[in-house]
Amino acid sequence: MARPSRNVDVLLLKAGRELFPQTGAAGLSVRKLAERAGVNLGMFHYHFGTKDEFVRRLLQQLYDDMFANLELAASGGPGVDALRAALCVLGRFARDHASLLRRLLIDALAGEPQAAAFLRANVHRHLGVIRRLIEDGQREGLLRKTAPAQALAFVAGSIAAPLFVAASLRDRALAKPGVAGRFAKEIASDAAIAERADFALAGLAATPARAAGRRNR
Amino acid sequence: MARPSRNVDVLLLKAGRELFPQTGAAGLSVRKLAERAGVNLGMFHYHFGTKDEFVRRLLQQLYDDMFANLELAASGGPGVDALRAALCVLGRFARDHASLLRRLLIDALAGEPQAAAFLRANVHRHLGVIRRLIEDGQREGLLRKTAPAQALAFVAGSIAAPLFVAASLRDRALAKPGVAGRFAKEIASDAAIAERADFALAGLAATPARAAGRRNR
DNA sequence: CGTATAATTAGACGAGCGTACAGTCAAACG
DNA sequence: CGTTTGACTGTACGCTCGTCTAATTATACG
Repeated sequence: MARPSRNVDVLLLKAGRELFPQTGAAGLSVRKLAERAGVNLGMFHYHFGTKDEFVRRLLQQLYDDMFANLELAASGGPGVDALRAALCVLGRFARDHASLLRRLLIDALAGEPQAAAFLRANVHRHLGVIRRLIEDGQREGLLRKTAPAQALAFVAGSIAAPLFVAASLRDRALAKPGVAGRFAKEIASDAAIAERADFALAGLAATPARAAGRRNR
Repeated sequence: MARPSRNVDVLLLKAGRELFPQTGAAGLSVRKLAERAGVNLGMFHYHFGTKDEFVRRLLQQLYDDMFANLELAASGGPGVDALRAALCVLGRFARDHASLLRRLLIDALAGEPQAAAFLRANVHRHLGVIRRLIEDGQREGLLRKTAPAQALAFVAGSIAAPLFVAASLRDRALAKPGVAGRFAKEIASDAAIAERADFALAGLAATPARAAGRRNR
């Protein structure tokens, strides 16, 4: 056809992932995005049309990556093993994109339309997988019968919330650097995430303190 | 002296109190503030100099009102009565300025420097009063001996959090108007606030389920 | 009355923003 | 080869933003 593409759209989205956590959607500047990506301003309009469309694709890309992994984990293994794996996927995802996700939540709280619309459109899809796994576990008698929404809130909060706190500490130096770094490392490692998934499963287990957990440690 | 003042600064601050909850500090526009106040744009610079100074005075005014009432309540009556009164003052304040306070918290979460600086500078002063009352109650044996920070988090959360939720519902029509309106009314009345103050005191009472509460119902 | 003075007005400045568009370049194809 | 085509560039438009200044108004005082 014509000139070879440098995949400028990919570069811009990468810059977006880097800048969005600092500013939120409203604070993003297409000029700064282009500058960060080392790309001409005009390319922005060429590839994305409008800033809204860029933000939409930025968020969607983030989410689709996660969702593919989540479904993969959710379909593997029987019983609560799939749930454990799915929780680990969620945990690692929350860790790897904690700054971006935290800003997304803040945007939504603040009433930013893009963020609110995105969460409305996608969160159900994603929580639905976890909910289904929990209900499977309850049906098999491995998990206590609690209200699904309650169980959902519990596992989501127990897995993800610590990572947002860790990201807060790391990003904004609310604590002394050393302390924040150590804390973040302690609660953000793959092992720590897996451990929290076990905690959560134990908390939901049919027979308290025994049951579902401790299978693959 | 000269021309009579229309107290334009007061009008602008009033407009600020109305617009700040919708936009946060970053989203405030001095032009829209002036328009809302029915005032010439130039008056903004004449009375406040910069937007930052305006926001500073807006937040400080809000806080000073509350603090005066809080100290008054805290100094009246012995024992836990003063604590109960102070909690009611906090509750009514959180209700009457819930939208503004919620946005202030969101701004702080988002890293907005003005909001963060304001909270850093003032929250200790204000929580200090409650903390002192709690420690008094513990010293007199009327309140259980918990870590002060823990007790503080408990009472602050139990009094204020429901009001932020109510404000959210009211402001953004997250639920059907009827439902949200009824809910907000149920948890935002003076009586409901006083009841939650009693709940909180009972939760901290030295002898569970009896003690500190139920005095003035 | 006339003047000093504080309050108020209208307008302009430069900067940043999102967006748009005419032109340039290099590879692909007949 | 020449032309087509898609990727890329430079620049400009119109808007809103925070800030600032010179001129105007209306009051109070000597």
